[in-house]
Amino acid sequence: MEEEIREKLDAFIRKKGLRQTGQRDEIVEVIFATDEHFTPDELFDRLRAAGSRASRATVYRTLSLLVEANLIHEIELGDGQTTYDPNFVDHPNHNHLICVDCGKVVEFEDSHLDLLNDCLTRRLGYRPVRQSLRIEAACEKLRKSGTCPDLIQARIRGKRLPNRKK
Amino acid sequence: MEEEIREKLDAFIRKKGLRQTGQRDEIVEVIFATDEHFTPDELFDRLRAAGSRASRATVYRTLSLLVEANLIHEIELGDGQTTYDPNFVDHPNHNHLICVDCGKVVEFEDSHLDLLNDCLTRRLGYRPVRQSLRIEAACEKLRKSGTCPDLIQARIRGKRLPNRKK
DNA sequence: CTGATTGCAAATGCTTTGCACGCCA
DNA sequence: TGGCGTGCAAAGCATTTGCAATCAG
Repeated sequence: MEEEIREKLDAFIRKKGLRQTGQRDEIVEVIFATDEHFTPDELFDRLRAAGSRASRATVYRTLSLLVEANLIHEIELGDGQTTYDPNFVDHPNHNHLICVDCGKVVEFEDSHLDLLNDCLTRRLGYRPVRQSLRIEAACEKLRKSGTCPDLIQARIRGKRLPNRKK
Repeated sequence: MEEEIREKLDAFIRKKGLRQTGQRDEIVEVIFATDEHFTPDELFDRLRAAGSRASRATVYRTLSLLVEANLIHEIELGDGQTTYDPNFVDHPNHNHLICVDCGKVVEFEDSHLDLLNDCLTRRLGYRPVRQSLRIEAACEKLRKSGTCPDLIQARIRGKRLPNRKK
């Protein structure tokens, strides 16, 4: 998919009369190296780890660019930072389930849901642009067994849980 | 519904060993006087207009309280502020369609959608807690007639449009 | 009385911006 | 060369917090 990304980005840059720069290349490279969600801050850390010297300002500016180019989407996880999702190129209609116990985000797709969204939107007098079902749910595994590997991981990483501002 | 609100709030306050204060009364009063969404800032203005002297800090603290008491919900409109929705007491399962043209928020309910959410959540190994379908859509009226009363209103009020930070 | 609550101002944390310099086309 | 892009530090904003004074029960 790297191919498709590069192509779309180049087309966008050309169309807008922008320029290809080292920093932008590095940022795109790092973002699409995995299919993980990320916050600007996490991205910044990954960049440093990868040897890039791009500044925070450039990271923010490039993220806006990529959103505009439709290569990544903003998603709201309710933790006070914007999270970005790089998987919409491959899966344009995916949705998110957020675990209220550990903050894990599960992506899923469902054609019934897409169809229903479409119908509902039209019935209300609108034309579908983007839909996103966001489900908050509790981990069944945790409830039954009293533990869950995702929760343990989250604690190890000191991750901010959903709806926790601090 | 005022009745039900007061009751729930009183129960919550008692259970938590909190206190009933003038500021809290005023805030609850103003919030549930209409069924409109609001940002903390808008609420603050409405309070001032209603003669309340409650401070911003108290407004924020009370909002957290009401969320915890499940009397209002936070919703993300993607404009950089948290928006609060007071309609979940009456309509626990409603969803939001956000007009990308004018930022108008349309609430709707649908039992098929609720059922589908429930199934999807369980299939993924989770227990449903909260669901929210957030649809971004374009106004059909605007497209066909070139104008839309909601858009005009939004411009008059200088409202921040979706995905506009400033 | 005693601890919860408030207001104020200061602090926070994420994100944006002004500006001078550097670099792509 | 002409701007676009970048880094830095400063500014912006929404929100939270420390603290002393105040108030409810």
